[in-house]
Amino acid sequence: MTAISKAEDTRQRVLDVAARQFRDRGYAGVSLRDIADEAGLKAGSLYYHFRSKDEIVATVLDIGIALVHEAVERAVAALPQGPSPERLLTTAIRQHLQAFLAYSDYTSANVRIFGQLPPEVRRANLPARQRYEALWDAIIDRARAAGTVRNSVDTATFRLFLLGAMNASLEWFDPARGDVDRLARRYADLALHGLLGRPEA
Amino acid sequence: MTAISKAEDTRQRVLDVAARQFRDRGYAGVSLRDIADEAGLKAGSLYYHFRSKDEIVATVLDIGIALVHEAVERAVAALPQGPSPERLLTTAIRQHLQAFLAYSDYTSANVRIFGQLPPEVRRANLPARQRYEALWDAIIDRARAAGTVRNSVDTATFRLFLLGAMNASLEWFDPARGDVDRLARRYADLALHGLLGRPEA
DNA sequence: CCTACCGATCGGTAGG
DNA sequence: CCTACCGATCGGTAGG
Repeated sequence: MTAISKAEDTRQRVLDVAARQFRDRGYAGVSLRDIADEAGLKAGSLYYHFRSKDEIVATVLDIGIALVHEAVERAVAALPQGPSPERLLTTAIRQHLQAFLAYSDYTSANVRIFGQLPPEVRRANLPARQRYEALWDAIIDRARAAGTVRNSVDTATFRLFLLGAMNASLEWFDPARGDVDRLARRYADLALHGLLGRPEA
Repeated sequence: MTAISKAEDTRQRVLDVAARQFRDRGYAGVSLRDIADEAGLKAGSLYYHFRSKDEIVATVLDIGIALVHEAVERAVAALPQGPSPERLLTTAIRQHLQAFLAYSDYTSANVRIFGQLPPEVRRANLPARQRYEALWDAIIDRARAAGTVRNSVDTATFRLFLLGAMNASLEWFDPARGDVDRLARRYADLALHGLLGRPEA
């Protein structure tokens, strides 16, 4: 049984509220009074839990990456030895989409506002971003090592293409109405075989 | 010779400055004083050219879509009759990326801040967005009609996948250092044939 | 297109 | 965790 202190509980509630508000109105569009109101405390009291607005947003950004990183890493590690490139990449794509959409307040806050943050705050989130990119590069290179991958496109370009396509789904896909697993199968099919399948020559 | 009035010139300069600032700091992160300072006039004077902050941002959003729409539509119309699906889609992809990256202040302002705008402002930009999506759906369906397209993924899903991947390039691709045409060839190759090429069965 | 200003709101702090 | 407040800044307007 985990003992959850009142302060911990409040802190989590503040972060949940902050993530959703930052996603919806941007970094500068959310005041500490907005967050405090919805989280049920007074604006000045936020400083009992956080040192500044920047610390709140930095925490939201890191959580958004960490949840997805862990989900993808765990699912890939649980695969039987020597998976086909298809199986490996399809698993990673499904896990990324499932986690991304499940924690969409945090993940889409990250995707949406990262580019418009003060440089110091952006810098604080960079290591987590780079570790996640490295995880994907390792997965792609592992698929490549199986030998059936066409070699025309380098790892970084494929990773940027694929993560860009997946992250954009935050802007239109509603997990409450759509089937995440079906979306994952379609996106994996497109990433692996494209619209046409076999190249012309 | 086009006569450009002083007021028109100032208006254009204000929009250029506003687009870049909105892209970098978000909608609420940019004050009218910030824009006026960099455009070389006083904050109150902006109201000689625009009725409100919302009118400025709405104009920036519409320009971002219109420039890309026209470029893609024109290039596709200029194609010889009966182009192959490869040629048709590769042309559209190249034009989208070239225009998107050439006008990146406007286009990335649009991509980045759309989701965090007040609902009225978002609504004003919706028709332009939907017309552009319809243009892409028509292009994809035309490629499909040639008969060599696999039918496993529907038009809307492919369009969302592809536009998501392309638009994300705004966050990392620097046209001053990279080769847009090479990026376009790689993205077209991935969209058409995927990482593996031929499907397994 | 500028000057001078309005009421409202901002992030943050002192003191409890 | 609250009350009460600080100086700074916000979008917008009147009058020129």
